[in-house]
Amino acid sequence: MISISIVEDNDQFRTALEAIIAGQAEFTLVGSYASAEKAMTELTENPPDIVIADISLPGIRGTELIVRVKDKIPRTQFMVCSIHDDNDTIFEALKCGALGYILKDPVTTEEICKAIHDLYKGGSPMSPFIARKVIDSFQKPPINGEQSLLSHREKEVLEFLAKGMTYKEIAMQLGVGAETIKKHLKNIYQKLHVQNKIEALNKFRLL
Amino acid sequence: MISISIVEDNDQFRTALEAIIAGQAEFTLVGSYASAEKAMTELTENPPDIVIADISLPGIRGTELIVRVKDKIPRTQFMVCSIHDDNDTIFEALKCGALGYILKDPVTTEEICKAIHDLYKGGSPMSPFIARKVIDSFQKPPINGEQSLLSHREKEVLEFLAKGMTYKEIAMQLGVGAETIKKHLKNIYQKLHVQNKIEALNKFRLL
DNA sequence: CTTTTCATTCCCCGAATGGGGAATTGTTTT
DNA sequence: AAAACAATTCCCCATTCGGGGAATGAAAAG
Repeated sequence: MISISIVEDNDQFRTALEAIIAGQAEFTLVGSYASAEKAMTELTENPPDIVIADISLPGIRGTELIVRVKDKIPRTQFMVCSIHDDNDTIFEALKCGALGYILKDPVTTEEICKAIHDLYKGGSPMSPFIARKVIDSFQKPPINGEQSLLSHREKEVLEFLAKGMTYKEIAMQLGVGAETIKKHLKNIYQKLHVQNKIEALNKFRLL
Repeated sequence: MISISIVEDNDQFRTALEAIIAGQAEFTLVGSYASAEKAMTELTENPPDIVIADISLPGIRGTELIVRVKDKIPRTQFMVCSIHDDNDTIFEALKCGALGYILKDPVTTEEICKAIHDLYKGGSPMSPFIARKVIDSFQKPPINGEQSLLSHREKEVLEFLAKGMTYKEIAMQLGVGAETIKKHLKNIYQKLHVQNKIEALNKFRLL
C-alpha cells in the first residue's frame, strides 16, 4: 500500500488525480491540498510515501515546499507534475529535491500510476520530453562541441583545472612546464572573456 | 519504419536483440556488429535512425564509438544497453552522447520496444534505476540541509565564491572586510579538508 | 555562569595567480 | 611560400590566495 498526498491548486486536475488514486487498490490518498501553505504542516505531521506536487502554486511555490519539508520527512519522495517544460523550471525542481518530473499536458491514468510505482521502487519517473532535456544537459559541448572556441589542449587544461589542481600539478600531469599551463590559462581567459579560474569553469560548464 | 543497428559483442544478447527487432513490423534491422571497429565504417555509410550499443566491447569501447561517429551522422540517435550501473559508466556514456541508457539485467522485449519508440519520438529512455542516479546528480543538499558542517555565513561566502568573485568583491557584497572573508575561507578549507576554492566548490557541486 | 562557537578584524609570509610581452617550433590554412 | 594558429618556454610585476597566528564581542551551549 502506497500512501500519497497531492498539492495542486487547479481544482479540476486535483480532483482528477484524487480519482485516479482512489481507483487503485494499492494507493491510499492521505492528503490533498490546494496550496503549499496548507500542505506544509500536515505533510510533516503525517508523512506519506509520495507527494505529487505542482510547481506554480499561489503563494509558496512547489519547489519551495519541497526544500522546506523534505529534510523533515526524508522517507517521503516528491514528484513534480507541471505544465512547464522549460529548462529553468525543470532543473530548479530537480535541484530542490524532486525525484520525478512528469508533464501534465499529455498524461494518462496509466502513466500516473506507473510513475508512482516507479518512484516507490526507487526509480525516477520522467516524461520522455523531460528525460531528453535532462540527458541533454549532460552532453559535453564544453569539451568537444561549441565552436571549438578553445583548442584541444586548452580544454584538456580546463578539465584538470576543474579538479582543483594547481598549474604545477597540471603541468606535471601533462608533462610540460608550469609556465605553459599559465599561458594556456591566459589564452583561455581572453577567449572566454573572464578573469579567473572559477569564472572560466562556470562559462565552460554552462555554455 | 524505424531503422536500427546493433553493436553488441555478446552473441547471445545480440541475437536476442535481433530477434526482437525482426519481430516488430515497424522496425528494420540494418546492421548488427560484434565490435565497434566493424560498426564504425558501416554506420557512417548507411546511418540508421537508432543505434543500440553496448559499452564494454573488445577493442574500442561503446562510448568511444559514439563520440567518433555521432558528429558524422547527426540524425542517428544512440542508446546504450549495458550491464554497468555505476555512476562513472553512466555519466561517461551520457557525456559521450548517449541519449538513452537501459540496463540489460532486468529488461523485457516490451521495454526494448518502448525504449526505441521513446527515443525515436525525441525522448530519452532510461531504466528506472538509471533515471534515479541521473536525478540524484542534480540534488544539492550538502550546501543547504544535512549536517550543517558549515555556518550560515560560510555557506553564504561559498555562494558568492561560486560566482567567481574575489575576496574583496565578496567582502563588499556582505559589507565586511576582505580579511574576514579570507578567514572564513580558511575555516571552510579546514572543515572540508581541501586546499583551494575550486576543491571547496566541488565538494558542494557548485561548479 | 563558564565554555564553546561564530563573525569579525588584523598581521606576516610564501606560494599561486593574472596580465603584459617575447620567442621558438611545428602544423594547418590560404 | 606566406600567413595563421597551436603548443611551448621564459621574463617581469602586481595582485590574490593559502596558512600560520592573535584578538574581540556576541551568541549559543553546557
